[in-house]
Amino acid sequence: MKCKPLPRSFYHRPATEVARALLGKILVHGAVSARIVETEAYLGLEDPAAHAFRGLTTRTKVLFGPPAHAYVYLIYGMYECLNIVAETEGSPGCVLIRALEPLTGLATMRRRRPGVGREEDLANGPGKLTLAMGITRRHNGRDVTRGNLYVCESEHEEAFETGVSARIGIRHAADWPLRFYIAGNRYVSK
DNA sequence: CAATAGATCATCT
DNA sequence: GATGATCTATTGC
Repeated sequence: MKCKPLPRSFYHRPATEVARALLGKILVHGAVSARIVETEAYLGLEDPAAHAFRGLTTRTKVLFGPPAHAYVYLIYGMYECLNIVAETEGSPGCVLIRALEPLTGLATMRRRRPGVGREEDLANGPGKLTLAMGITRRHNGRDVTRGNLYVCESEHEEAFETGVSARIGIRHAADWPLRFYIAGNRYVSK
């Protein structure tokens, strides 16, 4: 993939905007890349569902840092979720990447996801995409504007309609419309 | 098909 | 000591 990472300024705005803007962009890790088709915004101090809601801790310190950094954490003792920090230092908004459409490195993804048959099941969920992309807690705090893990603009971005819904799998603020996805895309999670 | 159980651990109370 | 921004396999209709 020959594309330049999105600049830090891209992430330097409200998490909700960044979540929408990330749809259709390309997530790259080494030789593996995939199109972002589903995201969720987490607002920070005003959002009871956000990790940062309870303040700055060892775990959430990346969220309180500058934008364009990866926040990767372990959930349910077993799966890892990838977020990208948005907004500005001290304002812990972030965007959870929920589903991807695989583009390059398909063989690598399949090796990391043994037993998966259909291509759309490789990365159509937060825990699945980190496995497929080879993203782990080692990447927590990584700068996403440089290095081998980054997001870039698609060369020929296709037009799409943005769907909006409530976020998935949370208890608090469960009805806030902060989940965004590419309408009709096969790779969006269920 | 829909519903449910089990896996498994870092973080927080 | 309980919980969680999940996934998969299995059971039940």
